[in-house]
Amino acid sequence: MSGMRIGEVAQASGTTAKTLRYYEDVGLLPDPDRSPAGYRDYGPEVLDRLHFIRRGQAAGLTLAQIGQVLAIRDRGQAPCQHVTDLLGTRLAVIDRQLAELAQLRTTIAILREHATTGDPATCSPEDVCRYL
Amino acid sequence: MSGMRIGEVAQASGTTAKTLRYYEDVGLLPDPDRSPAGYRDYGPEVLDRLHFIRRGQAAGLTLAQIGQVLAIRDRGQAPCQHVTDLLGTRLAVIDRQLAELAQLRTTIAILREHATTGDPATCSPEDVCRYL
DNA sequence: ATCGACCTTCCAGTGCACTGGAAGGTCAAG
DNA sequence: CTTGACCTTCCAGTGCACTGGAAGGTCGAT
Repeated sequence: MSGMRIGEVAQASGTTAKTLRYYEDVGLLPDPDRSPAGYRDYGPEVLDRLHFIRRGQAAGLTLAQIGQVLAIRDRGQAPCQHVTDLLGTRLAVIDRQLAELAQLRTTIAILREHATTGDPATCSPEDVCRYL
Repeated sequence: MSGMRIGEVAQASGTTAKTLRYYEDVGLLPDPDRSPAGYRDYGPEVLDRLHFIRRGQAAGLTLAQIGQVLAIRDRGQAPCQHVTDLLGTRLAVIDRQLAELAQLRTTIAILREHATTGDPATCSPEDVCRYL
């Protein structure tokens, strides 16, 4: 019983055939079975795996990090601790980015406020807009 | 009166001379004065600019985005309305990024919470560590 | 005078996550 | 039996933000 061809997997998972071959190259996907003609023949479990990869990416993990988690799982161990650590690190990074972005927002809002409240008449080329 | 050499700026700003030349190449830093021998001679304002760049990066902006904002800042002769529009656009983008980042943070926090509170005994490899 | 630390330019490479395209094989439909 | 969609491999390129290294110039100290 043959499974899915690469195009079907691509469509079902929302990626491309190119990407699937790439994932295989870099070890995120196991080498699939092949049809007699050499076509990749995927079992349904690949969709779970791709979903896992997508969730990891959505969480901002790199493919290398996702690969680590998958490798732990493939060795028959539960990667919970590893996942917890990775997510904790990501949280810290995101918190820092949030703080920086908020500060940047404030800075730009102030600049814009100045540009807005400046009397257009006094907004001479060399002057008012200068203090952006 | 000579200012800072590239190495001093690098040290003071926490980057490298390579990076400063790169920023100059891509237009984030203006061409600095040169000593008679051709050495870059930076005024103190470059540190402000580099700080701005670093903050923008920490907030997850690309150098291209940071460059846009800096270009607005540099265009003292730009009409106020134009400046306001551009800053408003950038504010909207930042607000969107802020919202996305906050959403991501929530998602990851929940994922991590699940991974943390999960009973390791029930976290079997077959589950693909369902937390992610 | 020469040493070593610094500077210059220019070109090339890195890592990530793909993406494009050539050259060719396979397969069901008309 | 040809057409066209799909598949294969392999090599090369993209965009971002640097980073490395060669080849050579400059400068202060010994």
